[in-house]
Amino acid sequence: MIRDITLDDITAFVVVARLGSFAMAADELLVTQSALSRRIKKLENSLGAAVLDRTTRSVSVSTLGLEFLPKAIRIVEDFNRSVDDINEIVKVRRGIVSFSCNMTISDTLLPEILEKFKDAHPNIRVRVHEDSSPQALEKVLNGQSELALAQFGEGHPELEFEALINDQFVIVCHKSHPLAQSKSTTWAEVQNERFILLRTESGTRKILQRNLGDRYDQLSNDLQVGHFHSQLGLVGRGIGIAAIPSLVRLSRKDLDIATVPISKPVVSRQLGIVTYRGRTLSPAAKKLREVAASIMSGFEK
Amino acid sequence: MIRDITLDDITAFVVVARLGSFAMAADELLVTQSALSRRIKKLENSLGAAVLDRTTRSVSVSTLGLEFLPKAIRIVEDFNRSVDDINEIVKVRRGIVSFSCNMTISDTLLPEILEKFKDAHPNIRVRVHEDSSPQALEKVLNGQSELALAQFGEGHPELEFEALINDQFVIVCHKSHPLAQSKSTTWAEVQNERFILLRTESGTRKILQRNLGDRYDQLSNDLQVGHFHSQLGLVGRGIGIAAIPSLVRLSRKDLDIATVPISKPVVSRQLGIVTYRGRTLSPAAKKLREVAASIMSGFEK
DNA sequence: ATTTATTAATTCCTAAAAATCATTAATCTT
DNA sequence: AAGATTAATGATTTTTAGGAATTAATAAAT
Repeated sequence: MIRDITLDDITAFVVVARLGSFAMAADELLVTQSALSRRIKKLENSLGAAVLDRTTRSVSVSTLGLEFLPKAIRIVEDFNRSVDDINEIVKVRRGIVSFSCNMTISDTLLPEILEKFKDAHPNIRVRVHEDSSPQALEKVLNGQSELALAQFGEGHPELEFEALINDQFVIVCHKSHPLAQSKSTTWAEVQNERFILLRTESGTRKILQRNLGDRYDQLSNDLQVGHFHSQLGLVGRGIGIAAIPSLVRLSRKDLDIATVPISKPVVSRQLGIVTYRGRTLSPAAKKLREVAASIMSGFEK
Repeated sequence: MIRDITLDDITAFVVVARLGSFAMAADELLVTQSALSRRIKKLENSLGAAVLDRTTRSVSVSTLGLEFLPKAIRIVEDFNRSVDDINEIVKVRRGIVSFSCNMTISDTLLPEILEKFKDAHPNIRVRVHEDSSPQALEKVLNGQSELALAQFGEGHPELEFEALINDQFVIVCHKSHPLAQSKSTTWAEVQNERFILLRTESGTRKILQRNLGDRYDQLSNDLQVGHFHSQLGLVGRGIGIAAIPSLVRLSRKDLDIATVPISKPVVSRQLGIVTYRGRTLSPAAKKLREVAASIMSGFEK
């Protein structure tokens, strides 16, 4: 008794049992009656006993068949339901996507990303983790997030990064500040301004440090805050100026702040999408990635 | 996306997911690694997305695969359990058999039949319906009983009858009765004896009536009882004699009763196994039938 | 850095399984 | 008794699955 019973065989039995006819069942199953006849024969052969009693004129379920039928129905239905479920997920009509997002993006582009994604896939549950970029990368590594919208930094060999935003540092100052009139400036020009800096641990600050070298050490260092928000708040009150990635500016449109490009050198950070190398994204995550990519790459200034 | 997913495909996925290796899974599934590789590919093709992430060196379950895996495991396990269950039934190691048995047989041969059957198939549940023969046939017709050990009588076109016992009518009388010494007798010889008869409705009485014709009407008719048991009881007390099928005699071995064959004519009834024509018996019923047949056909006198 | 070993994928080929078409056998209906 | 209907069967074709050998990729060892 080798178990070469297939789902088709069981389905055949279920349908014949329901319709009480090989011909009708064959019709429903889109096979010929002879093929169906053989399928049932094979099934019975494998089981070792008849499940259908048939004359040349009629079909009925045998006692053993009555025992098997509910099990058979359950198998077939469970199978179909499971495959349907997976198909719903594949077609991004059901499912869940879990991803990380760094502060800047969650403050600025995330609403648009979520809105567009939800419009296209209203039944997908979305779980956003608002993390710092290193935390975001960590969550991708340990599987808590399928992807991250973040800064890659030194990255990680297991992770893959698609850069989408080249986020240049700009100077922000109060509109009344002399600099506010300038079309652009340089690090040399602003070196005597009162700078509001982020704390030393901050990844963003490290970028400045690495890119400015000596010039960095000459920036005023008497006002340190923890977040871009605080920086902007202080700048908005004219307490000082700050160097921030230009994307950050979007998070506080309410303030009387001017934005001035700065060069020599141009400093920038890369924002983009981080995924686990070689791990296939869920269909929902794939879609989210597309949406995020289109919005992030479409972002100007 | 035609749904040509087979159980083998799903099983393949489950095993690869568990072992994390195509080669090892192929080993367990007794196929080559290349065959397995194709099965997974086919499954993924049908589902429309990858369930396994693989490099040439390692395998892991994708996010979608994680979603599918528990369903897949359930499908495979449920299938195996169901087929195992049916196989237990086919092998008569589990199951139930429901059958009818007329009074005579339940009084005489049934214990032996049940004992032998239970010895061979201790885990099969047995449900005996003790019916009159016509009731027994009715239960086979309406499916309450898979078979009947009974007298077929006029029978029924939907039913099938295998005659096993040719149960001849004999005269029973008290051991002190003159007839008790005879090796045999005839209906003519006993026609003036005091007969204890069954009630007119009785099927057994009808057999006598049909076979004896005129002679029947001349039998004394002043003592009618409902059951063979009562007949034997009265005969055991010397109150009269009776004509009973010889099998019935076995049910009361305690009484001082002599049995005398009677001829001219020999009257007999056929006892045997009744089944529904064209309906396959359950494996347990098939076995019970065998046991009953061997005991019934082995019955002497 | 180069070699070796390991692993999944692929190619080519063969074997087995399943399907179809046409026909047959049985039996129900008229 | 004839015709219609239904499941089974035989012969053939089509499809699918499987195996052996090879390839491609990459991790481990030297």
